[in-house]
Amino acid sequence: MAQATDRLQRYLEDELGECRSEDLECRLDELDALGETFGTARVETELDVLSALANETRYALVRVLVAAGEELCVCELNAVVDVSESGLSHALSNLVDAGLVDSRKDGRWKKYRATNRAVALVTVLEGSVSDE
Amino acid sequence: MAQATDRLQRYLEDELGECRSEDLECRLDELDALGETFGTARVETELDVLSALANETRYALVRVLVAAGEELCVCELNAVVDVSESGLSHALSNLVDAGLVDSRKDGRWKKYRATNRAVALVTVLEGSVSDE
DNA sequence: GACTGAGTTGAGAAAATATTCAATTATCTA
DNA sequence: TAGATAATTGAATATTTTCTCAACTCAGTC
Repeated sequence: MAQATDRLQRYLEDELGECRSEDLECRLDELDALGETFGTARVETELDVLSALANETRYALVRVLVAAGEELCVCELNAVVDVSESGLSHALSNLVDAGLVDSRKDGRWKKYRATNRAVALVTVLEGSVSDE
Repeated sequence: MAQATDRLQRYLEDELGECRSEDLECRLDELDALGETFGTARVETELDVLSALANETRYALVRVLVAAGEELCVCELNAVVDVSESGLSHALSNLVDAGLVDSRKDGRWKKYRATNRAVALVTVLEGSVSDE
């Protein structure tokens, strides 16, 4: 750790021409401020959302539900992904927790639908990847 | 697999009142079409981007770089995350591969900057999580 | 040209995640 | 209410991912 701030001090010397210990303190504070929001509940949630999406099975489900634009039954989703019934159920539960899909029970069938959050993310991601 | 389409057939019977084998075929085709883009290079890339972001260390780096709005030196980023120098290097390399940061060598220092893709994704993600 | 410091790379251990099997709940129907 | 079907849950295994250590490259300096 001391090593690390030594290096930062040398860097600031290089950049500023000189580096008093208060310059170092100041930069460390600035860097701290940049990472400030990290560790908050909101950022935790953001990471949960990303983790939920970052999986082939779950991303396939989200994309299909977004493309469908309507609710689909578990038995329909089964035809879309290549996991066991149980695996599908785990995946959907994961997506519900992340607020990426909603579920509704209809008799003995259960239906899932993409949330606005899922639509927004898939849309931006597609846009961001297409222009490159 | 045959089990799965049996269930789908029963579901369609429930929904439509009846289900001839051509109705089943038709629904299977529709579902196939919804998942069609999956497996393409673009979707692969989207998954790579998500995987890169879905990690505490890497997401912290991206957020800091986006918040900074300018390039930061590795030795500065070291003060932000809690991994070894080597771990930081691996994380940054991962982010470069995913097109989330750019790097530039400046003498013996190396500087990283968030890409537009990173800015877009962090922005939407923050928006999507804040309104809930 | 050897030395020091900045950063990267590859390999292996450690930690986290995904998937399946078996058991279970809940709903419909006979 | 007994049986059959839709879907979920928990636990165990299998696979991925993350992180660190040690060795290395590259740039500047003595």
